[in-house]
Amino acid sequence: MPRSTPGRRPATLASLAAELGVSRTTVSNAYNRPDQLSPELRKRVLDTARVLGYPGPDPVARSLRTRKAGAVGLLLTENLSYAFRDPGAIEFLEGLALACEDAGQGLHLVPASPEREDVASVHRAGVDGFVVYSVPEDDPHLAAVLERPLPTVIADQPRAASVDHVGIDDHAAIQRLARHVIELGHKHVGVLCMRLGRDRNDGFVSLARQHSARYHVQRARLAGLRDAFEAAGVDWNTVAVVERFDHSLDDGARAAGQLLDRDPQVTAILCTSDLLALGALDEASRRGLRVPQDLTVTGFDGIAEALRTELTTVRQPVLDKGRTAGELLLSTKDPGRPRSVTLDTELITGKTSAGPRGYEEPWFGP
Amino acid sequence: MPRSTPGRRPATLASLAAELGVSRTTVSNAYNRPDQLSPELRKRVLDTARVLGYPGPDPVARSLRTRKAGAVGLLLTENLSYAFRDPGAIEFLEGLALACEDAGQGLHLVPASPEREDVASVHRAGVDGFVVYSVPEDDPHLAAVLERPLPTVIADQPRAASVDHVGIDDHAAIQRLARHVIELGHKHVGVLCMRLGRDRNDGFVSLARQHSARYHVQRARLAGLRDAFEAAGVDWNTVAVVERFDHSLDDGARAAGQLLDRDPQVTAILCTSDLLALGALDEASRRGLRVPQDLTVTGFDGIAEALRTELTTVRQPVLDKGRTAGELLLSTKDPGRPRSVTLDTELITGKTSAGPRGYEEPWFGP
DNA sequence: GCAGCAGACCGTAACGGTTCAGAAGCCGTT
DNA sequence: AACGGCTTCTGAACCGTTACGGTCTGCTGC
Repeated sequence: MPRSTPGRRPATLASLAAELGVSRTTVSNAYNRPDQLSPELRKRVLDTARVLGYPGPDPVARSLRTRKAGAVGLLLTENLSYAFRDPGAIEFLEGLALACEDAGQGLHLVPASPEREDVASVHRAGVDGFVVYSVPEDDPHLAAVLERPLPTVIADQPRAASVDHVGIDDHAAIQRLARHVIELGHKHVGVLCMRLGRDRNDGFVSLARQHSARYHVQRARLAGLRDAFEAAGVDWNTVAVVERFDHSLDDGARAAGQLLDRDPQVTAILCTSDLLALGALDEASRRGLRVPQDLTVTGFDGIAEALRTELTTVRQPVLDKGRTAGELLLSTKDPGRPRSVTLDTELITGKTSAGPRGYEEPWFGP
Repeated sequence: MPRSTPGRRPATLASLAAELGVSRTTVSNAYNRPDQLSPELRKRVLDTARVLGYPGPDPVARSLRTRKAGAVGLLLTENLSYAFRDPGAIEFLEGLALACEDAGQGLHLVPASPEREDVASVHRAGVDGFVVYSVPEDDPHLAAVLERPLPTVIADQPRAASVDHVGIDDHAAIQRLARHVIELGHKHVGVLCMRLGRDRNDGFVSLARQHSARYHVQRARLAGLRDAFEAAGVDWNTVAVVERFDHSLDDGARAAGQLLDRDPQVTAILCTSDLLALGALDEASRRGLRVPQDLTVTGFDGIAEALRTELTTVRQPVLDKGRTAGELLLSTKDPGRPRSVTLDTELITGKTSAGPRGYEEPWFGP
């Protein structure tokens, strides 16, 4: 570990050049363009560098000059560590990391806790572009990202004009799921959804709040459910929607409990995420409700745990989404018109959905 | 989104200063030291910046001057996306992310796939320090990190002199677990371990390979097992050790199968990770072996899934490890003697360990 | 004997900021 | 009138590198 000689200023390209009696250009070339100088001189440069403890060109100075940071910024606007709690976020991260890796780019996670609205971290990030994942439309960090003159890709939400976008058709996907539930015969249902705004509201959601939700994805999914059920003759005003700020199994369970307490006759609980649905399953079993005989539960996302549980849900290609976001960003050349990629989803009919009590198909045993 | 006026060069601090007829210093102060200029002038600066589309001081140029990048580098030396597959790695990342967030620092994931030995990504990373997580001792990326004149913290492995370190006492921890298994009466055991070097070797491991393992953690755990069993009169030469390059449930299952095929009489399988142990459980059930009656299985790490399964294992505070690594790094001031933090572990006696067939404690029913 | 050319190396000008030691102006004090 | 102190703003140095457009040397070919 040849750290620079203590007591002396650390070596720079210039000091190394001076020591060698060559120009800075030559030293630079020794590192970056071996073909631009003779092998002998190059070896002499590199050897002397070792002796002097010169660690090679400073990355920051190089970035300034070349206008390339070699890294992609990721904005999540949650406690940064949230990214590592949520299965969907992890998979997205993985996809994005794959894309970055392929391109030899680093992935710079920007600290952006929702509490202290410290936008400085966005300003301070030395990156070549941003990926924004699932932030509310009125997020100040998002605004800060958009102010920077860098290519940006937004995943999921919010849909902003003039910025590249990758996501799914949430409205259509959940509508398909809703129709499946409707066809099973369910008329009296309840809904569990994720946070609709930056303010905490753990409880029932008014129609107004549904409409003014700051998260496009949640808004679209609720609207999809509403459209499907109203088309089936269900008055959406009568459908209880319970919101949870935090996204965890326990919160799903608690939300389901809240719903079942107020509206015990529901025969199906539709959740806008798998995690909430898995929590609802826990709560159901705690109450002695059999799924799907006594209660139908559906999710959204298709996380591994949900597929293992055979939850009825919508699978979306989260990994692809992350990778596509990265590829989109890294392939940005000229600022043409913003691109938008919509990925496919798949309805997964698992074992947590069936007709409501009294509506079962007749049983013709062997 | 006031991007800079097209057709003109993007605004800089200098051009903004010229436009305003003030010095660059003043513009800089407007952003960084509001108390250094009159509120009116500051407002004028900021307003004009908005009009001109000046996005604020360039982060890279600032970093060059201040010699602070505002980010911590993380070296994993796996496909970058590996970090998001392994539960332990995720938890470590979460802890590290928490520490970074508290300090307002970004987290820069360095792409370092083991295949292409492209050390450039390490040289190119504009960061204030590195955290190195679980890489082999002979990794070229590690060497590249150590060559950079930056504070560095190594987590788990390798133990390198002169660099800060955080980890656990793997040797002692697994020894305690081994003694638990020994006390249950097991004499005929097998071992599953993770990769021992950068070369793939999916199969049985020679003693020589055990000794020359390039992963300190695995080497220490194997040594701990060896010492415990030899102390109990078991000849370590007779103990089959199966290695797996990839770290997944399936690989654990396959490794267990390989072990059971060759050595069907083993009464216990000790694994150096929970993931391998969980895989072994799968394989046992596939073979109709009841755990723990027919087979004892133990793990190491204490990941959530293992605790849920009530696996007998060693719990280590992975999240704390990540956080400690970050705190250590970010608190580095002067390069005193290298610090080393050893975290506590806990033996968890789950439901996957019991005495071997014929050695059960006598049963005195109620 | 000289034009032409390739290879090897170099000088200068950015890149976009921050910082520090003052200067200018203004006010109140002695 | 001289002085000190305060606020506000400035000039110049510096951070470490790479891009650009050269120059210089020596050799080939005729």
